[in-house]
Amino acid sequence: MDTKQEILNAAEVLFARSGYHASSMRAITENAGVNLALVNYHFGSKEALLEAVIARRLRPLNELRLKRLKEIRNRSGERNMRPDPEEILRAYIEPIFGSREPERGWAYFSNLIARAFTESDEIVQKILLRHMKPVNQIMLDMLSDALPGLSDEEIFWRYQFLIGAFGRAIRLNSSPGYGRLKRNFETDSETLITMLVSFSTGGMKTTGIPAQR
Amino acid sequence: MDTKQEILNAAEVLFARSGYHASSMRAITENAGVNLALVNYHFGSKEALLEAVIARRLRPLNELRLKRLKEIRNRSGERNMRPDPEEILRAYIEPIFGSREPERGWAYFSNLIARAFTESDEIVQKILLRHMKPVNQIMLDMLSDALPGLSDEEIFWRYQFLIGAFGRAIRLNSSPGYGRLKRNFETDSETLITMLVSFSTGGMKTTGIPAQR
DNA sequence: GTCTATAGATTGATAGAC
DNA sequence: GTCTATCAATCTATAGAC
Repeated sequence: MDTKQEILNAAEVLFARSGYHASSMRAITENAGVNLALVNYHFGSKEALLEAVIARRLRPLNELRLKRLKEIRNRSGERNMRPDPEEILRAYIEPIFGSREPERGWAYFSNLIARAFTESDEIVQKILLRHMKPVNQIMLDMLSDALPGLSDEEIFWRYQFLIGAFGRAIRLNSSPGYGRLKRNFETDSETLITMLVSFSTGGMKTTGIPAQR
Repeated sequence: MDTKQEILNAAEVLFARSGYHASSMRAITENAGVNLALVNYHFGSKEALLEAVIARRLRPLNELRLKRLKEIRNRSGERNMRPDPEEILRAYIEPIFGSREPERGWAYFSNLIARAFTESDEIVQKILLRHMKPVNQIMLDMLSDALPGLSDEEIFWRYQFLIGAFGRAIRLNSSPGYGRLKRNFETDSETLITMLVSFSTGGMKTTGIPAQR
């Protein structure tokens, strides 16, 4: 009972820090303080363990994000207005940075999530993308609604740009390995989210698409 | 003589597609059509091979980027004006998307570069960062010059956001593995660069930093 | 320079005792 | 549920013949 959680915790840390392939089951079980064979007993395989690590946190997280996005959509619908891009972006990204009560594992997990979009490892990419897709789709649709006058192609690419910015922000914020890059800025999550939303909103609202298309 | 290049080409493709750890020397040499032992004969080790793959293309690429950045700085200096953020961003990113004469390997290599900033694999990160640092530093300084009134902390984070957007754009543009995400947009590199620069400029120039700092 | 053969280490997974 | 012991596969790297 406790063993499963210990394995999940240790795997979360190592996957986030060193990646899926570089984290051996021996390293995971050693850090968890349990026997090597117990991973296969409890989860079946290393890949299934990764799936469990992701699902454990991503399920409740995505429920919250979906709830907030739908609230925005309903509210703007009632008033017959377009949704505010900044609100959409905040609802999408804020929950990822962690809950109000900062849990020990969140920093590691948010780092792991940031891989969802950048990681080229096929296994990690496949599993993470499967869990992220519903939220991403709704957010993309809402952005399209919030920013009239942009072609689907432009909406799509601007969405990708901000996903890239989001991912990088999460990584830098949560990964100790990136410490060298962070200089001495001790930016707290609140401020970082605000800057990120501000930057992204500025990019999304840009009208200066040159005419060369 | 030819063997070294064949190994470099094959390694470039596999590293970009599947990552460093997931690409075994057996797979690399098989794709290159050469004997397994020749990697160590010509390069010394797998890590040295990665270094060679990166250095081969990044050296001339960074020379070009530095040249363009310094031109912008000199030009604005002569006229006693601040450099244009959009020009800076374009000089930084455009060369990465490939030369005028599209070489076969560029698509793969640009994908590999995109890992420089997102990859958590320590080996890849270390080597790529070492090659990127000089250009990044100059670009960061120039952005700081071009955008007065922003604190160092804000400049730093906006810079990080656009690095994330850049990386994602490169990955999506060059990686066949991301094909599922790209829908049916056949966006050419010229258009993509324009959209990316436009988005990033909009984000960098944003003034709407709330007062809660 | 290129090859075969193999060393030596590490990997994910499992059989079987307790 | 947890353990030891081990299998079979894979990995990087190297020794030595040609």
